[in-house]
Amino acid sequence: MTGQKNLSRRERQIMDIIYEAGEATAAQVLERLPNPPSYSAVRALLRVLEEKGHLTHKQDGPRYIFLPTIAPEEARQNALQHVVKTFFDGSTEKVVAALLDISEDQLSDRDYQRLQTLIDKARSEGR
Amino acid sequence: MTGQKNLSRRERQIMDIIYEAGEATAAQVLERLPNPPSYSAVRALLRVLEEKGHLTHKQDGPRYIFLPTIAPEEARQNALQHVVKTFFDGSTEKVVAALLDISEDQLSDRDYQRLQTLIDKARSEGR
DNA sequence: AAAACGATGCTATTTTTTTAGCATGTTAAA
DNA sequence: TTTAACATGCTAAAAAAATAGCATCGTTTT
Repeated sequence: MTGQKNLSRRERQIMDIIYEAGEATAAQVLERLPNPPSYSAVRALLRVLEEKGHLTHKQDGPRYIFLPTIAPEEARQNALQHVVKTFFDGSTEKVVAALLDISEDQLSDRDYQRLQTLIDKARSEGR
Repeated sequence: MTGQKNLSRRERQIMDIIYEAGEATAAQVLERLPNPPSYSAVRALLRVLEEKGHLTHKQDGPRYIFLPTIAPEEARQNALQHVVKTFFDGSTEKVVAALLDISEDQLSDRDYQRLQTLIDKARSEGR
């Protein structure tokens, strides 16, 4: 119950940046933050996030590279599940419909075939 | 640029509750909040959210019923898009794969057919 | 009609978050 | 080797968020 939704505004912004990038230094986080504060402020937040157990770091020469403590797949599942529950009434089908809307004009025949394959595969695997 | 991600921790929790329920009174929000504060506190937050333009209310006899100012479809798209970008590298395909994982054992043949239909329809509509 | 109930409006206070600054250490260049 | 650049650790202050309390107003029930 480390609670990933008990994050403050800035903490959430930073976690999002690091999730998207996979990993990042304080400087990289700073340059991606909206209404960026000082470098010091960013470092303070990174330290707090590490104390709370959401981030860890590895040393890269003189600097720290921060990365999430939980595996990417887990973070994805959590985030997706939350959206499905909150906005889509728990319905997988509704989400797929919305996804197809989002991707308007961006999906090629090849993409459709891949989706097809995904579904067939899941089906044959008994899911 | 009313900024839906510039919400504080509690504000976000409340918006999630109202998005999921569609609409809610102060009392209903309170009973769904984790670590619930006082009734007063909830009302204060609802007022702030309304001032910021995220919520509106309608009168229901003696009480207020709060609801989001933006349309459900818009809220859905925003939330989904954010997750796709942050956690799935912008890839629709990856999201579908994750969705199929989430729904393990929950999808019937009938569900698969419906997904199939959705995709076929989108495809034929030129998307 | 009066009283009890339940709701809102507003304000003040406490707590958390956010921020910046300074001291210090380390790497790399001059 | 000396210096400059850049990093961290820590602390303190400012700003924002969260909470509770009180006064008030309208409904509904007795």
